[in-house]
Amino acid sequence: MTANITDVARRAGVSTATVSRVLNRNYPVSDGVRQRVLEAVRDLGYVANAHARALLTATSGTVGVILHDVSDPYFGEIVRGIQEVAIEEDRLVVICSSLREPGREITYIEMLRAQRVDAVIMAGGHILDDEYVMALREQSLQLRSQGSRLVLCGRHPVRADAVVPDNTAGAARVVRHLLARGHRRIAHICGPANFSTTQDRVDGYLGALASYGVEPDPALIVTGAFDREGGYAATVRLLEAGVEPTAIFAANDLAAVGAMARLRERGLRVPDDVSVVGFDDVPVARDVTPPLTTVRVPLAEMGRQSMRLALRDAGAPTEVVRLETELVERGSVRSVSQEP
Amino acid sequence: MTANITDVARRAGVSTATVSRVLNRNYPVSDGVRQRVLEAVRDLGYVANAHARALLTATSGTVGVILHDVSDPYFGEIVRGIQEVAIEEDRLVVICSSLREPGREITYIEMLRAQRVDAVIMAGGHILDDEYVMALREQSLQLRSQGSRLVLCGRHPVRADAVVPDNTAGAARVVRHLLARGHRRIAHICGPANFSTTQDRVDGYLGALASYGVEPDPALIVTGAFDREGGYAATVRLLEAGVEPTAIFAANDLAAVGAMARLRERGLRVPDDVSVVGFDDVPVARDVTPPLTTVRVPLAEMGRQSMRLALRDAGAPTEVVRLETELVERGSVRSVSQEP
DNA sequence: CTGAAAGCGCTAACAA
DNA sequence: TTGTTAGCGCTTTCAG
Repeated sequence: MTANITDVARRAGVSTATVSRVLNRNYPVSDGVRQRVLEAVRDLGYVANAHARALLTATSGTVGVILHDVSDPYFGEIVRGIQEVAIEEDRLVVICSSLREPGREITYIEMLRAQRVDAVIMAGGHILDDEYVMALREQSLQLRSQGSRLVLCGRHPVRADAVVPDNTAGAARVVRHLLARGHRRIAHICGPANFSTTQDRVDGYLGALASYGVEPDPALIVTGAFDREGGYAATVRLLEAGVEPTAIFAANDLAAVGAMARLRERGLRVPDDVSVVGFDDVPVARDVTPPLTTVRVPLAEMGRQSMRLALRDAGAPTEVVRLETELVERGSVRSVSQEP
Repeated sequence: MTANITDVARRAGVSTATVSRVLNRNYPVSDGVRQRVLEAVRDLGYVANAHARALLTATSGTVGVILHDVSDPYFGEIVRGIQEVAIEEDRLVVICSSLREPGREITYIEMLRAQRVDAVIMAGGHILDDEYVMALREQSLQLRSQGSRLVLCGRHPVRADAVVPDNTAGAARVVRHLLARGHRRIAHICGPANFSTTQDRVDGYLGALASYGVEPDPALIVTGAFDREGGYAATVRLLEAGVEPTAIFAANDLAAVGAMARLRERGLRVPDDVSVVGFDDVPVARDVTPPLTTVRVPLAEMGRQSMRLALRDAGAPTEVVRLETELVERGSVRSVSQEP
């Protein structure tokens, strides 16, 4: 059905080796023969079978990416960076959505190992679970022994190449920003429990509070999710609990947007009644009203760097790239006068 | 380096055929032998080489997706739908970002053909260019003869499977919404010239105007792009031209958001001074202030349906799925009284 | 129920 | 400069 190299060889009246040489243009071939081969290729619409080639060369020119959900702008930006490098380096990218199921992540690594991908990039935070981390370590080792590698983008629970933003410092930075403006009752809508990113940002929150000598109030910490719904629902609970925060630090921008939506529904103005800050600086942050003060995480750059790590030689030593975050002040924070 | 089936066979003391049978569990194998094989597999961390398998079976279990840019929520939503079905059907998805370069799209199809993907899904609009369309037709044919297929998601310039929303009707619908509210000077920020989606939506705009007997004013149509910057820049020009529209219909939501940003900068209130409507109903639409009135395009559903078409048997006849769009009224449109 | 062997499509020695 | 040939790792007859 599909033309193969033998068909092309026959049509051009040459051997398959010659066809291969013309196509890979890494060997001298006479002009006349080259023309005939190229013509046969065109006539037959021939495209060399990448699997046969991968079988010989033991490399696929493909990189696998495992993430939670492409429609989340956090991952969308990371993937954009990855694709930029993929184009430059002429690689194919297989994207796998785990939908936050740790089991599926491991299954995907195995599928990607079967594909003999040049590397696997795992983006986003991970579940804080011993069994899961052990499985991950095991897979990382297997990838290495295949001449491939695991690159962690945004987390770093096992020894592997990694690109990590400083979540904790970023969180501390934005919470201190709030504290410096007089806020003391700062609520935190955190991500799902047992998530590394959740933990990192909670740590930053707690650290900032401590540095100002503010006692954390458990009632001010509510578990949400890294999406709009989660932020919304958490804010519903926060408001019902009557804890009256003067500011809310959401685990990420989407949750902050959800929080703002709920605040608005309840007639609370941002930032006049409640200040709100997010994390990540995804595109939506500057288009909500008021524009969201947040922490910029260089997502596309994380993607680019991950891809660069992924594409190094199999022998290259493990490397960890740490990226700075940056406070971006917009309009969702107001100063409050401190009461005694 | 990497363990292969022979290593497993040797370790389990059986033949490679038996290992294959255990792994594919489609043949009777005695329990004792199965145990030994499974154990060897585990010990060696063996994962069958997908390329060797693909070479035999001539199918890869992989679907290719070509789109403009993953970080654009339009594509993010489509891919989400695609991935949902990919998980259900246990397929891998290769995502290729063309960055709107038609040449790269064709190159990608060839790379995907080389991978013997089960199907190629091309998402988003296409360039209105004869040469390009011919190349596409050629590739579609080649895919067919490989037992694969081309699925078009959001466009339909060549005979192939397709999932298409009614862009023209949707555009007409939202512009009539504006007309019904008394607007007569309705600007249109359109997408890049020679883009099918641009054309479709302009057609709808013009059709709606005609149905109300309103003469289109060329000065009210400005070329932008399908992103925030494009909407912003187009609005700068629109405002400088002094054409004073009472409403703006942007080619998509991102452009609408850019338009709103510029309007705000110039002290123009939405919708009090100018009404704004978008297209697509991507997540950001409901989070801007005021929330954007727009046309909902069932993006995730388009992705799902595309994947369903993609996964049918090679013999299945070409099918075109048409999807309805829907006006979603939010807060960015105000009625105006008509002056004589 | 299990093994031997052919061959999928290609590339890379090795010859000529 | 070109052809011949031996596999890459796997599945699948065909025997046993």
